[in-house]
Amino acid sequence: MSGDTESDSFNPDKYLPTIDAILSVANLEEVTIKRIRNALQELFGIDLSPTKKQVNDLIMERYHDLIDKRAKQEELDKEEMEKQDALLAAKLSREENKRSTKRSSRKSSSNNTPVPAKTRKSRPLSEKQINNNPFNREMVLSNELFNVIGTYKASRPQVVKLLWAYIKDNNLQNPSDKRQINCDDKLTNLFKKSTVGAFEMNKILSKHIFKPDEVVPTSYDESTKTDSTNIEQEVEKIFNDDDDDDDDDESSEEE
DNA sequence: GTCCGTATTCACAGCATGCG
DNA sequence: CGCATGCTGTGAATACGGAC
Repeated sequence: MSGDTESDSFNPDKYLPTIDAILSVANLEEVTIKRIRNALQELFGIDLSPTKKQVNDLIMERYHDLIDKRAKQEELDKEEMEKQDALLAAKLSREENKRSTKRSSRKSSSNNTPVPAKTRKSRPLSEKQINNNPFNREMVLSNELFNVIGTYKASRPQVVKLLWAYIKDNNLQNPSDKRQINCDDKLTNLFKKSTVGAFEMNKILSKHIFKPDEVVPTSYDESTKTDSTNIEQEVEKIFNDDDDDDDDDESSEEE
């Protein structure tokens, strides 16, 4: 029969889902702690003034959590958009490369005869080649690939290494033929098929790996900076708003 | 005959597994 | 143990044609 107030035992778990629900639908630029607290009082039909501080702390905690989540989500969304841009840019670039390669090969075939492969001998790598080794170059990875190996940037060999690590970790190799990989959801999304051959994997991977130059640069840093500033301002606003409100609140409640 | 320019091809690292 | 398979970009080697 102690339903009127929470003065003796404050139970945060009781209010968490409701606070989260309110915050998730509320306009964070306008919402204040006081409003949320009032909403809780109405919803639960109780007076929270004896545990006001605890309730306020709880609301602030959930608010910060939500802000963090939203910031992270925005970051992910941005990255995804970048990935989509990268994919499109890469696709266009590929098509253009193909066209130019065809053009040059057609042109050359009429002028010069190719060097027979048998005449070549193995050559040691020059210092220049070692320094500019394209195999160690960091490439930009697609979103599907990111979902599997958890990174957006890696050299091609690293990607293969990480992918095999993932396959082994999740025991996705076909026991009867270890060159066959049974795709889970993530790999199915990546390879667009339920099973894939180990060698075929590399072929498909090329569609998910892009040169950094192929990625269209965006004003990512600047916008991120703005976002974090906005978040801080929002928190500050709520605090200030709440302080003012609380003073009023306090006096009005005391009355 | 020699030199230069152009076109073409190869080797390189890295990863995995199976087969000869 | 070495090769096969698949992919990647760059630099070097090679071969040929044309100009002088």
